[in-house]
Amino acid sequence: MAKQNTVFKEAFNRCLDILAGSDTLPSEPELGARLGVSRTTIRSILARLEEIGLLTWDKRTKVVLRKPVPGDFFPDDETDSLAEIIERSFMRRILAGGAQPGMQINELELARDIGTGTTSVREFLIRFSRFGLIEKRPNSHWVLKGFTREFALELTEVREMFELRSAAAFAHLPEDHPAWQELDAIEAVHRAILADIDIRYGEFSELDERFHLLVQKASKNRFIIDFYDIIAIVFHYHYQWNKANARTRNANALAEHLVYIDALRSRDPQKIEAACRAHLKSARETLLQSIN
Amino acid sequence: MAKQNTVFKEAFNRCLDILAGSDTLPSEPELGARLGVSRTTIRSILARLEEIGLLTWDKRTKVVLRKPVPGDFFPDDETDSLAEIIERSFMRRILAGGAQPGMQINELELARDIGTGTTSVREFLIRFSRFGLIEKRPNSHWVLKGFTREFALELTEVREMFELRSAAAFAHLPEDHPAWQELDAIEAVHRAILADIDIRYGEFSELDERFHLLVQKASKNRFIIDFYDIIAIVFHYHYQWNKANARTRNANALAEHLVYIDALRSRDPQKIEAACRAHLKSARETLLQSIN
DNA sequence: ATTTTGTCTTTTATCGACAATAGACAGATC
DNA sequence: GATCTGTCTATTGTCGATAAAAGACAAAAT
Repeated sequence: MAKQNTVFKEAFNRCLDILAGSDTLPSEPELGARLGVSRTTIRSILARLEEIGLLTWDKRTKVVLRKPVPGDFFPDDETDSLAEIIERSFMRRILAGGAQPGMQINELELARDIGTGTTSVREFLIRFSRFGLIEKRPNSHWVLKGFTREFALELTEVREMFELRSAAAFAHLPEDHPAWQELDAIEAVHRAILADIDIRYGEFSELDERFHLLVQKASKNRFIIDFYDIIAIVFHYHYQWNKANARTRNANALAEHLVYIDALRSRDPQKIEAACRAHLKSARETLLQSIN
Repeated sequence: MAKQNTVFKEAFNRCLDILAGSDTLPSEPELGARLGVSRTTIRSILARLEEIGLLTWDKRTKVVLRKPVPGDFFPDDETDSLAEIIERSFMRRILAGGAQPGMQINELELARDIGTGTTSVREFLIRFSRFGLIEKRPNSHWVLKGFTREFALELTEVREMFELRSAAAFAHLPEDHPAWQELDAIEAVHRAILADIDIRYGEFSELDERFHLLVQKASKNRFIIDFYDIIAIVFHYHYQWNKANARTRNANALAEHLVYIDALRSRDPQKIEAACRAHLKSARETLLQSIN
């Protein structure tokens, strides 16, 4: 098959959620805007909703016939885009499975392993190469440089440079900049998780990304903001496969974030720098510990 | 056709240069190492050399029959890899041709324009996207963000951060590190070009890249070094299509480099920082002038 | 005992094809 | 007059196929 209809399936599932809370559905363009897909996809969704008896659809009238049941949803593993599947498989191989630095990466083998065409794997590797973990030998294979101590140190060196600058810039955002509200919202989630840390510590990973990305955005520099992708992906998989002491680690990081947030609000450069440095230092140590 | 044999043609041309200065050719593996290609390609080259009567080839004996003439070489436009062709076409479109920021980029149209398949264009765009000049809308087109003033400012901001750090690190390289010799060699070329500036000012572009890359390498950080690719490509095309006052600009930059080199050799952090800042400042201004 | 060559297999780079998805436009509906 | 729908076209994402190039291995030559 040429293309998996994962966009359709994923949007369909989200549409079931909308449908669950309403007796009727809005116009095609509005649905499209809400789900972030084109009208073509919306019409496929509506057609299927009608087909499985969830909806009567005639032009503008879209009447919900019954609430969706679990069986109406497409299974989760059919809604992931190919790029996501490839990324996960690949990261599992190189982060979780003990892949040696210097190892050759074979496009064809990877593709067969994942059950996909070579083109998609190739494009993934090209995209992924900017993370500095692999390198191409032209007309030949890719080389795995590995998730090594050096990698982590180089990564965090740049991260610290960038984040210190972004944090300093944050203090100069105008009073009415939406970032301040977002900061309030993020703080609230921090407190909520901390209050219920034994249960909710797993939510930290996502919150961490949200917070740091907000800070980096204050730099208004695309290179600094884009670089955060690398941090995010490394930490994302790092959290996912390295759960030792997760509760304690995350509780500490949450506390550090709160100090950091407080410093940002104070707009005091010294206070910001100190809080930022302190947090980045412990983040680096956490990362390094997971390597050796 | 599935693949152009540009590797063969390009290596063949370089082999003619080797052949011009010798009566015989070395072993296949050695030739391969010298030209940076596999033995398979070497054997194709040898076969063709024999075919056009430049060589008798029987196992180890490879006797040159005559000197190559211009007609023996493959034409230049057949030796560029597809990736190079695509890059040039694309850069001409967006830097030379007045492409508007926000413009959509169409893979199919680009491919037809360049006379190539869509896959290659696609892969190029993915690779190129890390330069921050284009952005992908998933399942839809690419958007040209444009070579704008903001782009130049964001680029130079990071460049300055990185280069100041690299320059500082340079001072700490051990006495016997090869970088010091390379620095001497680079300085010598500077002086040679300056002594003959009216004729040789065009050689500055390449030298500039060589010098700054050497400095960045002192950081020993792959992200810093890789970032220099972006600088290099931007300045490369910038020099190529913006020749106004090139002689004066390059003469100034050469002089600044000499001060900078001298500072590096002194290992005095303050002197280094001052020289580095001064040069980066004027480099930034030069770049900005070419935009508005 | 290396190094070189002959032969064969594997892998990459590139193409064209096709389903999924986006998007354009005119006519219909509020 | 604005928004919505029906219909049609254009573009992207993915695949399998194929020539170019890399590379493995054993036999041959130094």
